[in-house]
Amino acid sequence: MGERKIRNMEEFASVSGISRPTVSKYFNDPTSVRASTRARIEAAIEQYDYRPNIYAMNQNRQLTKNIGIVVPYLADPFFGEIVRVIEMRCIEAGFSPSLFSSHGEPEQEKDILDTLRSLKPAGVLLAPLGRLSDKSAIETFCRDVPTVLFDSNIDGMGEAFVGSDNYSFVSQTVEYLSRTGEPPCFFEMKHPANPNANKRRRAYLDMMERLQLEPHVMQVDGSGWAFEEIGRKGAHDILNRQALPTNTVLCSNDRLAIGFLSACFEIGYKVGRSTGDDLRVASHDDHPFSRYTCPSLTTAAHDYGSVSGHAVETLFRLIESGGRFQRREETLFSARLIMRDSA
Amino acid sequence: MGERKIRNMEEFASVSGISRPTVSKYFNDPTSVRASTRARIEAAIEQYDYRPNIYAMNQNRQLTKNIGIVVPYLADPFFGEIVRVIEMRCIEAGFSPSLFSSHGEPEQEKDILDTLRSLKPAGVLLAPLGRLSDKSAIETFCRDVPTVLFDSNIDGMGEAFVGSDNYSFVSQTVEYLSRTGEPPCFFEMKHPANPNANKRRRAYLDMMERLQLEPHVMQVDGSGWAFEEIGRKGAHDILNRQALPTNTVLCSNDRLAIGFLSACFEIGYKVGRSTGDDLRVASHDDHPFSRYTCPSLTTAAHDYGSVSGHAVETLFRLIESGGRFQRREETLFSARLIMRDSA
DNA sequence: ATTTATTTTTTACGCGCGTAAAGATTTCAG
DNA sequence: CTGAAATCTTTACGCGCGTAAAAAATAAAT
Repeated sequence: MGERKIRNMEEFASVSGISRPTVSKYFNDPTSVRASTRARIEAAIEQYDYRPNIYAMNQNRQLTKNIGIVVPYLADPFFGEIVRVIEMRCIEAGFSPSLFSSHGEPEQEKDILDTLRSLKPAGVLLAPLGRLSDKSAIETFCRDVPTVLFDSNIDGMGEAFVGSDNYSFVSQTVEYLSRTGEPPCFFEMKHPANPNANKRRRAYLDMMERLQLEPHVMQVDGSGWAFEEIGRKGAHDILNRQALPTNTVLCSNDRLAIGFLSACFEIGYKVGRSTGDDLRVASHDDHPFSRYTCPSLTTAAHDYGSVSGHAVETLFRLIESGGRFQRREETLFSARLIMRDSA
Repeated sequence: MGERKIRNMEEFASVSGISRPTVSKYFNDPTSVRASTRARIEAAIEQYDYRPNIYAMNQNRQLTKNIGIVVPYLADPFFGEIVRVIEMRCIEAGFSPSLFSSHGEPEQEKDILDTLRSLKPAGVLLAPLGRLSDKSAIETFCRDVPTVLFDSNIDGMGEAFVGSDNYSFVSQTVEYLSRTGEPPCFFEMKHPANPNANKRRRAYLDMMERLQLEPHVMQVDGSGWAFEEIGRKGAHDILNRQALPTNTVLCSNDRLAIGFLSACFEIGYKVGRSTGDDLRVASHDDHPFSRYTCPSLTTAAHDYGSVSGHAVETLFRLIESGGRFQRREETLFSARLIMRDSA
């Protein structure tokens, strides 16, 4: 530890008794050198605490070891959890993840893509804003940088999409709700930013038709990413007008449901599936907070682990394939019904 | 737009009719060149869509334009919101923020500091894990990189700390609760990871002594960052044992309170400040979800905007001062009582 | 118009590392 | 032990830009 600080790879190579090109090769891919050489280098790294200058490394390399991760809204703990898994796997595979959040702003998303382009990443995992995304900006970006979309699909963009099967969410909740009580009406935002919302509405309509039940879609106003407040206000409005066509409400997503339940509590509606309860409420996503609503929220859960795991794995395959797939891949994971107390 | 792609600054300089050193100067600081020159360069940037290679730029620059942001736990929407404000201001000031989350893991935090060091950032905003942080790793890091701590203070580390005044939180809630009903007992984790928790307990004890009231501290088991579940389990335990010394509970933070309220609902305790309610519950932080608990949570709010704004401003000053302050700065912002329905 | 201060151009070198090519060395199968 | 294959060393160049220094051009002040 008492050794003086190594200034560059040249110096490091000389003190470790190995030629610089071999050291360089090692840092590009530790498995590309003989095991004995690798051991010597790693011993020297330990001893001298040397780390190559990442800027000089990336300057000439055609492909960096960076991976970009873009999420639409970090204040949603759902994405916090996804990011955790993704980052972990990137690091395990020897990549450096760079995390960005659009914070719900299309302008931000565009700027992030610009920034990412100049980072020359080996690949990017992009969860787009959805309806508000600048489609052409994303399209251009995907042509330059190997990209896997996740969470929200945008038709044809990127080399692959990995997400959850919205039909699987809705079919399970609708089936369960209509089997155990009154068939559900569907509660959602009028102009959802997220394309999954549209898929869920269609799945609801389809399921209701299959079951030969009459569908009711309740659409509430509101824009932005403050879903809870939109759900709460919308619920107040509907409940005060007594405009609910059934005693069972299926919310498009958990954050709306959280607001809905909060309104029910404020008004004094009892939510649950016991006798004496006024209303059943269920939803989709298994948001981290959904366990702690009052009552706890019956919902359909993303397969978090599989989605993030497969997204990363797909990106690695894409990188190894040189950034292009023969044809765009789409992988959807099924939901799992989470029975709690609200329905 | 039909122009062919510019490959480097040399080419860009020649097509824009300006010498390369001047162009380089411009990219270092646009205000350092004459206004007319700046206009010509910016017109050319627009026309040719040129962006300098960030790796080559940062290689030789003594100081990059990067700013590191480290948060302890991204799945907490509190930090999502803070990050949004911080990133915005960094970008406005011409810096590139790099976001990292320790995800509650001390090992991760250490790795992030290593990564950050090699990013050679102009400065770092660090919200440490707290008790579990590797203090010596952070200390070493702060010697190498100009760092401002925020959210959680660690004595003497970094050049400055910006956060909330825990005493201000607790004094307001305790004062309010004891003025309007039974004095509160204090509900917290036995081994809190976050140093703010300790400060809040001490503030509670101090306030109770001042008011000549008997303090009661209820400590529940549990480790990790799943505060809601720890709060819920702890509440179940305490409520089932009827071990609550008063009808008023002050939780150390909102996430514990969210779990506490969920347990109350499950057991059938009515929480609120109306006649007929069994229990009053209040807390601290004004977590984004605290508005949507049942009942909505009376709490004390961080001055989010001031904390994040002042943290960024302090870092900018630190950078301009060459990375060192005469003496360590500590800035604490007062809390604001948020009256809702739970107490 | 002349002087002075400011800005830009010209020229040139260096940063830390990637990488190519040719020769030397080591490893391992037979 | 021999020879081929794999790996390493030596040498050398280039990447895109920062930046220093001196000369030239421009702007501001007298």
